[in-house]
Amino acid sequence: MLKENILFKGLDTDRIQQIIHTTGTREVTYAPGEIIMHQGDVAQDIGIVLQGSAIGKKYTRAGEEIIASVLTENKIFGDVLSGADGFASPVTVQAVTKCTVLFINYKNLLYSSHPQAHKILQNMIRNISMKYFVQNKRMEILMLKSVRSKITTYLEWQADSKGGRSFTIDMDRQLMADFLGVERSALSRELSRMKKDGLIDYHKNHFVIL
Amino acid sequence: MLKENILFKGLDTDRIQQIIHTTGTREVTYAPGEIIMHQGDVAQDIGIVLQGSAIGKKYTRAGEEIIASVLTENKIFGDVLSGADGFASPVTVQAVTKCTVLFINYKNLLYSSHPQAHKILQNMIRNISMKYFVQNKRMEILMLKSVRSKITTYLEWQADSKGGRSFTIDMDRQLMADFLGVERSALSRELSRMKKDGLIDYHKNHFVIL
DNA sequence: TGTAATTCGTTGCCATTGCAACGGGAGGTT
DNA sequence: AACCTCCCGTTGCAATGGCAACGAATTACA
Repeated sequence: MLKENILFKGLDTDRIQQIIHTTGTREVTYAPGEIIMHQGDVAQDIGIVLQGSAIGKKYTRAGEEIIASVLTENKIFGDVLSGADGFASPVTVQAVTKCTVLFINYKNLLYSSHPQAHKILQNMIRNISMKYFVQNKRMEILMLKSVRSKITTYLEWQADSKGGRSFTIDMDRQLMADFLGVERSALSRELSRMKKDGLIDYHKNHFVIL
Repeated sequence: MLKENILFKGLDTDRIQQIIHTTGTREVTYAPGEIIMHQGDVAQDIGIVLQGSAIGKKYTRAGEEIIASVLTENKIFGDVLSGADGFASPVTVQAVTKCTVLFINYKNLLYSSHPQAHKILQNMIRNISMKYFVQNKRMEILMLKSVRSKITTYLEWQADSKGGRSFTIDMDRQLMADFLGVERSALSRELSRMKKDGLIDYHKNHFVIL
């Protein structure tokens, strides 16, 4: 399973085994609802979800909860945090189902003399960089002022990445509204206006750009 | 000078020389206004500004220009882009003054057998991760709905990172407004309201949280 | 020192959008 | 089938904030 993990891509099973055994990993199982990492923690470990699922959430100053990421099997977390070295975690990671996590110590990985560690660092750079760009795209959208421009930019982005003018997104209205930084009702209102204007067609989370 | 570069921190001059000579770097000088990298380019090189200064800018769908970063001496660019491997550059990099740039090929760096390359990758990870978090903080602010909450969150963040309730920021009003994703006039209006309400005091770009 | 240019604060106007409340429809459960 | 729950669309209201225009203040420059 780890062979498919974004962190170990390009390595064969033996090498992965080797690295896991020599860098001092640990495996922890959490009950549903249990906190895996607290907002504010300064972690040095990269976590890999082996079984179950978890979410990364964050609380604003106003106290409202925001779901920052959904961690399913074989997803990793804490990589950017470990990489930044000394930053406080902006999110709380909480088990949704019963959940087993493999922790790899980043420092040990860094100072291991494995020639394979190089490959892992490369994978880590690629992963963090890609996260950076996704965030960057979202920022570009959040900076826009009107709801319509946000929707347009978002939909064209989705069309580009899914390779067609007819596509299904993997968010419901509420998540989409959160992503665009607008009210759900305002989003619905503007979507129906755009449909009336003949710009788009949609049903639920399937969209067509006309 | 490169010893102080974020990419080479922790390495001594000899090692840096060695790496530069064996990984095939190239040095290019640009005239003021000349384009160093185009939006949409797929680059594999990390650029280091040796002399002069440049800016990274980006154009929205609406055609307005956004300054994404200011590149002074010894700053690097293209690191996230190289790291992501295959992504198109979201920004155009343009020389402001006459400008000399050292390009390092990322692939060569990856496949170099230098033990020092490891250290550079670590530095690169730290740099990209930190950029990620700064972006993350900005996103958190951009998602807020009222101008006042944006200002409050921003100022407390600055107070935290500068270690005091009285501090100077390195942006003028226009840049600050862009950063918060609001109109300059709306920002000024809300700032003066907050002063009247006794929450803050300020003059130009110096702020005090009361 | 005089002039130009840049930056910032202020204000009026009003479109946009947040907010709240409601209703309908789809899907799941007993 | 009846009921419940979740998700989405709709709408009225109020006000936030974008936009534009202007003036004051500070700086730059000659």
